[in-house]
Order: sequence, then C-alpha cells, then structure tokens
Amino acid sequence: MITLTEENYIKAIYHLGKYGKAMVNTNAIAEALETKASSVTDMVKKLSEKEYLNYKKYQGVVLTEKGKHIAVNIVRKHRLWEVFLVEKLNFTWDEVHEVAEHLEHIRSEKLINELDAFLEFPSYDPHGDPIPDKNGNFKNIDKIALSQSEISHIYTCVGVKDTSSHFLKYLDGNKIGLGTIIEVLHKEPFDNSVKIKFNATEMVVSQNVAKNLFLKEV
Amino acid sequence: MITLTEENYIKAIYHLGKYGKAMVNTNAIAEALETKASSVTDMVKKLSEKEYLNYKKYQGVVLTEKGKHIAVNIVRKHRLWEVFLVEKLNFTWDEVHEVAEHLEHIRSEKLINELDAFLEFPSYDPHGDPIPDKNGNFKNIDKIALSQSEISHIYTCVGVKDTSSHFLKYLDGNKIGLGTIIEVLHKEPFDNSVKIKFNATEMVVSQNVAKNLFLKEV
DNA sequence: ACTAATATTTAGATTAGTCTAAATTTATAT
DNA sequence: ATATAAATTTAGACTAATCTAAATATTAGT
Repeated sequence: MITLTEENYIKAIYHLGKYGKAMVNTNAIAEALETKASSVTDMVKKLSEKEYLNYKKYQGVVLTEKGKHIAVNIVRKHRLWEVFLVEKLNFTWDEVHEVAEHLEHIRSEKLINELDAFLEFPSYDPHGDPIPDKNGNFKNIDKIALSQSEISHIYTCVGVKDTSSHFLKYLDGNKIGLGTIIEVLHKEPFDNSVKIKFNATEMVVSQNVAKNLFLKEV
Repeated sequence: MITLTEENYIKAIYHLGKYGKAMVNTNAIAEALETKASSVTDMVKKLSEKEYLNYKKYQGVVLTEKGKHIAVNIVRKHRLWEVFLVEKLNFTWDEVHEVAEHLEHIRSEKLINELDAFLEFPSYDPHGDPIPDKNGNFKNIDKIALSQSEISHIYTCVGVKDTSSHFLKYLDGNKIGLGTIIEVLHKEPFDNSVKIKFNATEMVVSQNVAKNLFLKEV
C-alpha cells in the first residue's frame, strides 16, 4: 500500500520531470516539497525499492511506468476536484489549489469516475491544464511549437519536444524555462529563425530551436 | 493542530458516549477503532493533555465541550458528504460510508459550507441520521421503529438503526429506501415478524428487520 | 588538473502512532 | 473476604517520516 507522503513525492517528481530533463535531482524535490535534501534521499530510496522510480546515487531519479501511473491518477483527481470546486461550489481560481491538494488523495475509483461524469467529462481544469481521462490520456490540443506561433502574440513556455541535454542546456543557458513569458517579435522567412522577447531580453533563435519549444497562448 | 488519528479517536468516543453512559471505556474505543487497548491509553492521555476529553485512570473518558465540538463537526462533514455521494454521484446506501470516512477529514470551512448550500441544506443523511447545521445544532424528528408501528397505519421510511452493509443491501435488494411509503398489514405475535405493503408489494419482514427500520407517520 | 563551491548522502536522533508482554487495578464469584 | 478473572496501564520496542551535522561526491573556475 502506498502512503500519502509517497504519493506527494511521486506527484512532485512527476511535475518536475514532466518536460524534458531526464533526471530529477534531490534538491529540486526538496524545494518542491519544502523539506530537506536528506529526507528526499531517504524517501527516494524507499520509492526505488518499491519500483515507483529509478534512482541513481548522486544523479537523480526518473519515474517508472508504475510511478507515472500513480502520478497521472493523482493529477486527474486534483484537476477534477478543481473543476468541481469552481463550477459547483463557487471557489475562485486561487482558492481551489489548497483544498484540491487534500481531495486528490481520496482513494475511490467509483468516486472519481462518477465525479468525472457529474462534471460532464471536462478536458481542462480551471487553470487550463489538461485533465487525463480514466485511462490516463491527456487531450493536449492547445500547445504549439514556437515555429507555429504568430507575430506579436504572447505565449507561455510549456515544454520541449527535443529532450536532449544539448537543447536543455541551451535553454537553461539562455534563461528560458517552463513558465517563461515570450512575445514573438519577428519571423524570418529566409531561414525560419524567430526573434522573441522575454524578461526584457530580445534574442533570435534558430528554426531548430523554434520547432522544439512548446508554447501556450496566454 | 489536531491530527487525523486524533480526530478519529474523538469521533469514536463521541459515538460511543452519545447515549447515556457517563464514561467511555478503553476496550470499547479499542474495538471501535480496531486497535489495541494500550494504544488507546496512550492516545487518551494525549487527548486529555490537549483538553479534548477528561480522563480518569482505570475509569474511562468523557469528551469536553471542545472535544464535542470537534466531533460534531466531523459528523456534519461525514453526513453531508454522504448526501452528496448518494444524490449526485449515484452511490448506494452501503457504498457511501467508507468514502465518507475519508472525506470527513478534509479541513475547509468554505468547502463544507458551500457543499451544504449546494445540497440545499439537508437535515438528514441517506441513513436518516440528522445532520448538524453550521452551529452544531441537530434537528431531531420523532421516528419510531417498524416494530413499534401500528396496524393499518401508513408511514414513510426515514432511516435505519443498523447501518451494516448486510442490512443496507437487504433493503436495497427489496427496493426499500428512504422515502418509501409503507403500510403495516399485520404483526405476528408468535415471532414478532411484520407484514407490510409498499409499492404494491406485500412482504413479511423479521423482528430483526422491524427493529432496525425507522419510520415516521405520514 | 586541481581547488573551491555545490549537491548529495550517511549517521544518528526525534516524533507520532502503534504493538507485545508484563504489571497493576478493578470487578466478580463463591 | 479472598481468589480469580477481566480490564487497564506501563515499559520497552518498532516503523514511517523527518531533522541536523558531518562526510562524500560532483561540478565549475581558474
């Protein structure tokens, strides 16, 4: 049987590892869960033992399929409860998260599937994040590559296609990360490069980069 | 801050001490919570320390006003969630209890008061038990057991005494539920069984059933 | 390549809740 | 009234999750 704490670790690791980078490191998990790195080390050993993730000393962790399954299920529950709270119980978008953090751990297949039906099978939560269906499948229609963006529109960076460390280091080095707000200034037809602006910085990225960076319209 | 385990102890003590007996004894609590007497002793010391109850060695415990307040609040949450599960999510009588056991511990004033409003301030849960309002007040109608009914009178089914899934499934199977209109046709003095009629069906129920089904005169 | 800085792990302690087994108190039965 | 049974408490140990401080490994800068 999985404990509540284990669920929270798995969820945090899922969110941290969602886009790109192969391994999630100890400090990141500690920060996400507001705990200490040593506690994280203890827990990931246990989770590795239970085969929810693969752990390489000093390197980090990656969720196994088993671990990912747990994580997606929690995400599904969290987001469905958020829809319920906003649509039926008059919660505002900023009030839902804390309560949903607790509701997401209630374990009942019937409860969550009936709630899903009661809400008429929503595909997105109140923050616009996709809700996985009963089988764990996301409906991800609203993310586009930077190469498909439109000039002078504003986007949030939501992920990458290429997950190689080369590409990720490039993004890191240029201070582009998840959540970075990007405005598209110009698209050069000659070489398909794109000029963007973020955090008061302007830069030109190649077609290669533009094809591998996912955005969501804000 | 009160822990989940503490809440469960307080709730169990509340239910055990509800009718009459001044003090609730250790073994009864242990049985109710499926734990050992020694664990109960440890916990009641802690709860006494925190002033949720008064504890006299070898005698037993009584909830303080502070403890009772916690208990009533949990009962309120439990019963409101039960109404939600049955009315909105198609749960049957016997399925609600287990899930409500978990939902009752979610701590959010707004959540429970909005849920109350969403359900239109119900006074009774699906088993006919009264739901305390925001201020902890119960609305108690005078219900009688089928065994105390009078021949040829007509009643509405308003609740059950025995909430075991065995009994609830028996009722479900025979299409007897909250609100079912029942006419008492005959009471057999020999074995105290009762012949009733409802929805054009006639049937004889045992004394055991008759004692555990609550009715209200229409 | 080597040192300094940073990240991670280990060792040992702590807290909440639980348990078993032994000791103690209260209740019961002749 | 006193022995025995039943209920309760104590003592000591265990597990899960956490922490601090020290040790070790990795990364980055020169």
